[in-house]
Amino acid sequence: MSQRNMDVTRQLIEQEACPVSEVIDHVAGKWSVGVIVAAAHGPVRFTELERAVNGVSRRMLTLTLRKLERDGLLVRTVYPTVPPKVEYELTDVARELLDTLRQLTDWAERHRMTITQARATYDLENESAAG
Amino acid sequence: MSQRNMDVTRQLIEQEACPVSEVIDHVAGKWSVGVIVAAAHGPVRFTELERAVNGVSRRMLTLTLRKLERDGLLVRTVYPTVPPKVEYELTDVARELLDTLRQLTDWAERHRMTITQARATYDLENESAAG
DNA sequence: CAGGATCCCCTGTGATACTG
DNA sequence: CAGTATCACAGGGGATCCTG
Repeated sequence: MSQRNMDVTRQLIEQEACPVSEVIDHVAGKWSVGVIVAAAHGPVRFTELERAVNGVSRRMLTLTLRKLERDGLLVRTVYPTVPPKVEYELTDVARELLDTLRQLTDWAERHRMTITQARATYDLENESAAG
Repeated sequence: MSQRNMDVTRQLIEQEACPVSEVIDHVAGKWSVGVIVAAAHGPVRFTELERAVNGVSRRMLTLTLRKLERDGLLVRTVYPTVPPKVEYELTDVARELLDTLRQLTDWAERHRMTITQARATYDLENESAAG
């Protein structure tokens, strides 16, 4: 076994440094949720995702996709055509999450206004001390 | 209506700058999930949370609590005793999220190892090109 | 007990420009 | 089309020390 492999093995063991909060941070991160939900209906191309995930920049979409690929949540397939074509598809592990993430977005949409207002109220109370 | 109130109203309208992804980022953030789940069973004190949420620092716990309070997800009650006592309790809006968040943590725990391994594999493949 | 204040590094993020 | 490279800057996050 190579030194590199030993390092990786040790990482796996030591990786209580990958607690649940880390995992959640990845799958439920700002952009990840949108990407996963958008990729739910089947293989999706980069540009489709770019349009589907509201407000994401090219850069962040790329980074998010890489992260999700790394975590084994989606598979990236490159078609060596001209122009290039790349498709992203959820893995089974990711699919298990779909219901949960949809609940999350549903909740967020239901209470968006309430939260925005709560925030404004809070700011008003805590800023009025200084203003 | 005061100028300040008008400003706030305008903020509310303009606040498409508070899309769903922002809300999700708050409630499903790295520490938020742990805090919300830990506060599920009733009013919780600061130190209890500190112990319950694995790996969180004093600073981040404070910031997370403030953020959640600001969003109207939990209520902070200060008892003017010596030593001081502060309790945090979920609001109804937050309680609606509990099931979803629990599904999230369950999923994360179920697949923690799979993800860690996928990561190691990915790193090995993409690093071996350079190493 | 429950933070607040400060220092400081690192990552997240947008903007912009370039490429196979 | 699907990215990569670079810059620049705010915010995340740990460490440490201080307080009502």
